Amino acid sequence: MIAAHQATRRAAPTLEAVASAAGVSRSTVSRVVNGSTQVRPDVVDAVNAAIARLDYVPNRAARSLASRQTMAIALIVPEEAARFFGDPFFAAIVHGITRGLESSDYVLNLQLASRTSTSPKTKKYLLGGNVDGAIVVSHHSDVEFFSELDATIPVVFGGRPFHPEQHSNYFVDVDNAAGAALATEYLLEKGRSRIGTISGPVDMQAANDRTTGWVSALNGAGLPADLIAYGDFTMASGASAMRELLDRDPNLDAVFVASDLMAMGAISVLRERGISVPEQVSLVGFDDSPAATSTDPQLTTVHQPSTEMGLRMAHNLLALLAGEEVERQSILPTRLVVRDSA
Amino acid sequence: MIAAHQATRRAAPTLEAVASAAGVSRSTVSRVVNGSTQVRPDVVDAVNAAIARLDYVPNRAARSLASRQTMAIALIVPEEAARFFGDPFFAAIVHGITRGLESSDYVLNLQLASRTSTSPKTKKYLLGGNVDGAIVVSHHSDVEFFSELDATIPVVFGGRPFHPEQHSNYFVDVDNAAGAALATEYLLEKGRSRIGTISGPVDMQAANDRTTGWVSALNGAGLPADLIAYGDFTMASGASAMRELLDRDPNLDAVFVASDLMAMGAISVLRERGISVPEQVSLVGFDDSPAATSTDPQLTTVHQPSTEMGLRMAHNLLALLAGEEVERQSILPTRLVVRDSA
DNA sequence: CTGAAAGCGCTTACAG
DNA sequence: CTGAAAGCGCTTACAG
Repeated sequence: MIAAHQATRRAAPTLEAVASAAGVSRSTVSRVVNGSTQVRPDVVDAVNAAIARLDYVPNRAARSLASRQTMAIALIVPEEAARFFGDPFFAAIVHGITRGLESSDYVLNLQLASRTSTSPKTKKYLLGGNVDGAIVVSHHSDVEFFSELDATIPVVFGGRPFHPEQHSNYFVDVDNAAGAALATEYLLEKGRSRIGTISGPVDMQAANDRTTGWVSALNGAGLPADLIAYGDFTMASGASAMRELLDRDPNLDAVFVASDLMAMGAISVLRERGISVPEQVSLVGFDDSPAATSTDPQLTTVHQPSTEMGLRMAHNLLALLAGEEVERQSILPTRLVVRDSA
Repeated sequence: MIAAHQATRRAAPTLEAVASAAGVSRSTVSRVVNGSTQVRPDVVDAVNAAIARLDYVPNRAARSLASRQTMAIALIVPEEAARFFGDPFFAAIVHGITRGLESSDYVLNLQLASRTSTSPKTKKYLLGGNVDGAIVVSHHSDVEFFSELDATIPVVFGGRPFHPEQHSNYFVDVDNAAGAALATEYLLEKGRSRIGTISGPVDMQAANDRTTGWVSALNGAGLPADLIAYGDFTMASGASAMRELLDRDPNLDAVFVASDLMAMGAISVLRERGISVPEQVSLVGFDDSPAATSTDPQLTTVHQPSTEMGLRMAHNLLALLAGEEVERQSILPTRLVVRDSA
């Protein structure tokens, strides 16, 4: 059986064909395709006309082979992020990355990596000269491999690295501590005095940084920062953390929750117990994800510019690949989005 | 400034190097690398030893150029799916796809496509011989382009196509109607007699199919299928659809909700109104996503084998690329997961 | 500003 | 079962 696509496939026009159609050499066509300024304007036009007429698309493989660039970038995503998170935040970052790359000639190769280790095949692929650079989304713990990768090709990470030895890496992040402080100070301004927090996993830098921000805001106000419970960024964990906080201090009047999803869980517990939000207990989340507007009351939360983070990651990698100087740490600002929960 | 990675980069060993190390010709090394059975076993061993010793990784560009295969597959994701859905279902499918491809030599190129149209650049890339095949996740409406693509290279779609003219496409889906019928029949068995449904957008085939299943189960029981409200698969839309249903018929005693997320919204409305679940109103969702276990009560829902769907999409495309015969429609089974909401 | 020529690292008939 | 040779479609010094 011959599939339809096989029957209709035609040989694509080559540089050679364009050259003879335009009456110039292949070198000249190549220069035009690559945007050289060293070609006479009328020749450029003639070549472009031929390209358009023949519907010429350069062969990437040939180009890569000759130029020794793959024109490919690896997008390395920890499997968990893709799988369990199914996270709007992550989705927005990827969206930003693709947008940041779309004006370039680079193509994005998706690589899921398990959190604890990277497969030998993936390692070989990444280290074997198959991509010109890489973007690593989210935290990761296969430190040795990523260090090796970073020493081989330009790599931009999403999120401040957890391990101090990686602090020389290029990364894009948000100022988590500042965002958390912002949220906590807002609660303080609203007259709240017994402010707890629901934090994320201690092995995630972002979670720690948010806790730090909460602590510093409380300390700045001369208040103790002792009411902390831990979740894992899921709704269910937010609910049980909220129960714990309530049991530990019934006088609690506000909570800074380190993610919107956990805040959703917390709100449901508050409602269960007949505690009104924001009257009795005010709540501020973190992310400003779609979840923030699907709760009742809607969440006051710290906005992360997730798409912009992806864009910046792409831009920084592109700059690195172009040999330009790039700031190692790109810290994007957060802002408080006031809705109804505080 | 010379970046670290530039300083340490070394020329990768070539086929040539392996050949001379093993004392054979390049042809022979190529055969071994490509798993030919026409090479003497001891020669195979010698070559593999040289490959291991030199840490040889074939150059993809050269291989592509010579073999006229790109060894790349496009993963085309409607932007909305990636962005708004941030959907665990989608995430699981992608996970399945990458797993299905990991034993192959194909690499996955991520392409976000807007729902209404595909950018000229993306079209050129996809049509221009840069990938050997494509996987299109989720529904899509740029029918003309996808038909053209399908006529050019092998394509596997996720989800039954909405447009009849695309019925010749290869696709992987779940039997949405059967799953919905399963859910509705379960509700019937539980003695429910006034069963409504919260459906998804009418321009999504999966939503329509689920409604069809609900209708047929009710009709099979001699019951009218007239209590239907529409959402868009988000939590908020599930909540308002639930309100609508309740307002239209206060005697309603069960609802088949076409997605877990909408079921979450429905549950919150039921709770708001003091209606107990499952005692007064039973609820069955669809997806069996993480959301299903984060509600209170936990959701009885129709399980979709999302990771398996991704795996199947990958396998089918691989088979197509290998020139094998593949069934055009792969319909995977659903099953009811009974928890607490019904 | 332009062209001829070499070369990028593989695969693949073709001989043997 | 193995090798010599041509060729895949580009880029890139090198001359001019």
